[in-house]
Amino acid sequence: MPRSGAEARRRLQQAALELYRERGFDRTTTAEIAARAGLNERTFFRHFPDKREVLFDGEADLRASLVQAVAEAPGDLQPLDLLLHAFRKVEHLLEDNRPFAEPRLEVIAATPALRERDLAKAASIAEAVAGALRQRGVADRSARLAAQIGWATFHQAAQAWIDDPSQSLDAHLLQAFSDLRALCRTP
Amino acid sequence: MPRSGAEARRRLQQAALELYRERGFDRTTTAEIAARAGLNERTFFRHFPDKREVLFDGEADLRASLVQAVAEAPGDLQPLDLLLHAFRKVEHLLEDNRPFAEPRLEVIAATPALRERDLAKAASIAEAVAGALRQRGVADRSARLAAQIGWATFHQAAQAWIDDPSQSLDAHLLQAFSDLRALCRTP
DNA sequence: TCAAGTAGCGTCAGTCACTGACATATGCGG
DNA sequence: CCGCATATGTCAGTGACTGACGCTACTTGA
Repeated sequence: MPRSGAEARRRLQQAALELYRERGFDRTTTAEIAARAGLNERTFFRHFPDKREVLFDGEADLRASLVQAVAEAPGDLQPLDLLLHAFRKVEHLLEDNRPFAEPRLEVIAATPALRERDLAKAASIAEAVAGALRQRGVADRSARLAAQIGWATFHQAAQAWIDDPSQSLDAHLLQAFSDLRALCRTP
Repeated sequence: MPRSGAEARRRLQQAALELYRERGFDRTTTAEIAARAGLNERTFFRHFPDKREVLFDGEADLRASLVQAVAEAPGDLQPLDLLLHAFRKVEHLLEDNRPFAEPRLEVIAATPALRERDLAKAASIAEAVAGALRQRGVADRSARLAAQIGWATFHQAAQAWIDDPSQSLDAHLLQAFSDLRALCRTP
């Protein structure tokens, strides 16, 4: 068996995704994942802190890119426009990854335990974005609220993009932010 | 030991909250919770499906009350005003229960595993609220977006209420929705 | 009042996620 | 070829959670 480390990590992720799809998350043991990857159960837990985390690896990249995009955005934007600008800068991370991410999203949607983790990751990203907003002088509560609202809108756009691939993610994103503005408008 | 069932359930919740605060969630075993409640570990799992759920009992009530409040709100309100109206109708569920709600929210905020469950409950409630909005004729995407945004705002108000009890939850709620309006305003 | 049914509980054995301690193997620079 | 760091294997253990079975208190109906 290769001794690379990063290679083993990739094999574990692949084996886990396969088994979660074949038998379901609950009927898959960590020992089985490790076995399919040609490794030991103990090694699985050296690469991933728990059975769920094996499917959540790109999250750190997305968060870092978003934080950077917020930090580097033009200075004259107000929070929600700033967030829209930042989301448009990172949407390629999703669009480039679509064929690989689709089975993963299916498994997550079908497994409560994985959906919980997914929500936690989303909250973590929103928190990081709020921090980036604060760095730009946005007041604490406004920053938290804007980050959560912005992420919810982004998430809505991503979901619409999965359901309807005929339009680009960018188009869905603009549509979602337009919906958001319309919601907040007081007639 | 009393044989009531509902009484045992309450003792388990109380014991769990106390122990999670004293030792932390991770250093508390389900056997300890049961022992403090004068019960057996097996009985704990007859009342609650897992170690986290013992702190999430009122969620079903809150969800049902929110859905009802949305359904019964005046007919001429915009989605966000409608949600604010509904939240004000159910905030007494938190204010009346503050001695239990406050330490509970503190423990949840301090424990990643409980935060995950909290986020899952929030998503479930938001989904139900979105359904109630749809029943009132709000378009599907707007309903989902409004429910998530509204809940995020409500949650922010509840957090502020915990951090600063000098003002009522209602005041914090109005403040949070005012912040939301300000965020969406385009100058 | 008592027999029978039922709901809540206890006990036991077992699976599986996860962890610490220690041993072993692999690939590196010297 | 030799130490050394890193990746992995082995073992024993804890604790969450489950199924099966038996016990006990409370209720119900004759």
